Amino acid sequence: MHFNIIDVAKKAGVSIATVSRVINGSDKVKAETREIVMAVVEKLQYVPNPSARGLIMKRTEAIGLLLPDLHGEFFSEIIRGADNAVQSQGYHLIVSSSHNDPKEIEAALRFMRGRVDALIIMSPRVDSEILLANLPKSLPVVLLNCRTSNPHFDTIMTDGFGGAKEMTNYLIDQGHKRIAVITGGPTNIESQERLRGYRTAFTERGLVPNKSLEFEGNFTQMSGYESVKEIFKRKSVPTAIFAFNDSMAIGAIKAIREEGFKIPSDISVCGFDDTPMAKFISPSLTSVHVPIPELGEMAIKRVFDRLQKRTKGAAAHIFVPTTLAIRNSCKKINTMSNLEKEDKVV
Amino acid sequence: MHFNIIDVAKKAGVSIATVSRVINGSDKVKAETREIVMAVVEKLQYVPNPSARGLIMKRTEAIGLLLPDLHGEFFSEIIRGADNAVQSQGYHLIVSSSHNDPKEIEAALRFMRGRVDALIIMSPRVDSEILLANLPKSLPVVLLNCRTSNPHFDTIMTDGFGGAKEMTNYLIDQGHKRIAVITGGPTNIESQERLRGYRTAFTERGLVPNKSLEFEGNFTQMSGYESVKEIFKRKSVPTAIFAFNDSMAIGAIKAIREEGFKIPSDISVCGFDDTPMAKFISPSLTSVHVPIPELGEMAIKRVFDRLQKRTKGAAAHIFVPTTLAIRNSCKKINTMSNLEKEDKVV
DNA sequence: GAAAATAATGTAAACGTTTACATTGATGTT
DNA sequence: AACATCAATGTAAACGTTTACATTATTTTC
Repeated sequence: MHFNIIDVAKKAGVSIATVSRVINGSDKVKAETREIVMAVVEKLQYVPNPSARGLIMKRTEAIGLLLPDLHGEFFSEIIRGADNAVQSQGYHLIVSSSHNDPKEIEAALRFMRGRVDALIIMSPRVDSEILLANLPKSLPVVLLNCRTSNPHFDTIMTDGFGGAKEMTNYLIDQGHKRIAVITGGPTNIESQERLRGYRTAFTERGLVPNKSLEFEGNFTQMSGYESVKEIFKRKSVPTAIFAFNDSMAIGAIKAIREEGFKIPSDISVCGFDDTPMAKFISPSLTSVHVPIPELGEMAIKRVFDRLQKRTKGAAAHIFVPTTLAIRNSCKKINTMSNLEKEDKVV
Repeated sequence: MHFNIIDVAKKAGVSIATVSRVINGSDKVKAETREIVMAVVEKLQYVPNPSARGLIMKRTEAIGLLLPDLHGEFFSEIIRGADNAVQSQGYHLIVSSSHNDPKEIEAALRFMRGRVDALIIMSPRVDSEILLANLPKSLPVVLLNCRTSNPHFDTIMTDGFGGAKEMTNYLIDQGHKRIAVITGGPTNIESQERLRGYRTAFTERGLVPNKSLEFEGNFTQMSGYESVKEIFKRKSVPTAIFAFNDSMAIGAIKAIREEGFKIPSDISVCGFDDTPMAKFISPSLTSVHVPIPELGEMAIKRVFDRLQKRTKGAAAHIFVPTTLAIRNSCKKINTMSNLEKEDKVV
């Protein structure tokens, strides 16, 4: 049985306004009265009805987090960072995944409307412009790793371009020229950025990126595995494989070993994201470090700034730099070594 | 700007009751009227206010999911399973993690109250009896891998005992006698069950489980790593290490290799949960398979059954069996082989 | 000790829905 | 032609809060 504010008021012998004041700790209420009311609240286990409160206050104390997917450690770490940040403010998280489906995104957005005070959207695949229409201007929104030309929203983007470029440069410095990449697919903005970084590293050094070394994955372990199987069907094998996330790198490693090659002595492998797993697999995985939980935290912080009006005006576009986490899955090679023989042009 | 039902009614030239009927698709409304109203709804992008609706209907279309933690693939997979199940019913998920802290559990529960139509609670550490008091009887609750003596709640428990026993038997069949375990800590019910299974396997075969081979971890990769470092400080090294989840197994593998031992030829390693990662690491990890996303799904299904009154009456206690996923991280050994020499008693 | 100022509390409107019941208008029955 | 039936729609109460404003009780001031 649920008690409401009227029950409390009656039992405490005061008006509902007084009970409300006590609960919200706001106005001046005589200490004595407060105690009486609190005692009743305690006794009746009274919790204010969130719907009633939300209705009048237009505040729900919940933040929506819309993710493209829930596979793997990456999203789990995003949720973790966001949940921590949100809990420290007494707020909570409504999580939903869209499976990259515009219909589901729309459904989730409809659901969120009126149910959350702010929204974090991560939708690297679908063009986010459509969302814009449905979203009330008054709702603080942070776009996380989304492609959007709309400058109205706050955005947080990890530097996929810079990270991939840095990693590629590192591999080139290590003597690699035939560097294959396993992408996250052509529609994924993150993957596009990383691919751009990879290609740019080559051209900036006067080398020509080789499209036949670009393989399409989908960020799953299995797709990393399968891409490598594909790679080994080709006549000449690359000396390094750069997977655009750690899951695919792990899948790739498995496949490489099945083909009878050693890592890193025969083939170097590296990943992207630097999920917690990376340092524990063997060989420990060289990866582009992304501060994943911090991404979630930053998004939440940003949203609270808007909510509490500390931040006004134009949208901010935060660019999160990445760093190289160099471990043991990549090896320095002599140019003209083992697997790489007759290839002049990479 | 948000429009409300009155705006729609005015613009459509009908009463709010008619608009409500159209929206809820319920009562008979003349087709012609329905179209007019729908056109206005579409035009105004009208979405009914969830608080107002929740207030009168006492239904929020959200399910709460309270997890102990958000680290690692296990919980991420639970969320995934639950989210899928929930979305198929047009519901959504409010996720919260308690960090195994009773205070936070209580805070989360307070928050959930009135905000969700049902609750899935996973709290393997803290005694769940306290929760009981705060929970309204009318709220469908499913306890997932919780210790509780309270038969009032529906529960779903994975068979940690059976799984661990089966795995231990498998290891014994492979010729292992000195089998170390890395647990999830003494307060964790899951860990306790698994430990009981491990010990039982020994005693049922007339062997004496050796307490000095039981090491305490906390389900993180790092704790698996550190436990192994501890193990290697002892005079005699076990022939097999059974980590009570895959994360710890992965940490263990790293440490074992650092100590210069090969897996599985020198030491066999196995895990528990069979997270998606398990089959991709090398050697692929032998593990006790738990249908993780299905756990989330089952919990949601159960809750919907209650919600839709398909299931009445006494609480159900579902017991989820596990299976052995045998891969390449464990090796058959001759009794009296390599590392195991002078040990008669295990 | 009365008036003025202030503190404490109460009253009632508002928030945006759903829905029982009332009303209207059309159709069928005698 | 009067009445009963039924479909379509409208009216208003209810859900449980917060809060502006009104009222009452208490303290201060002269």
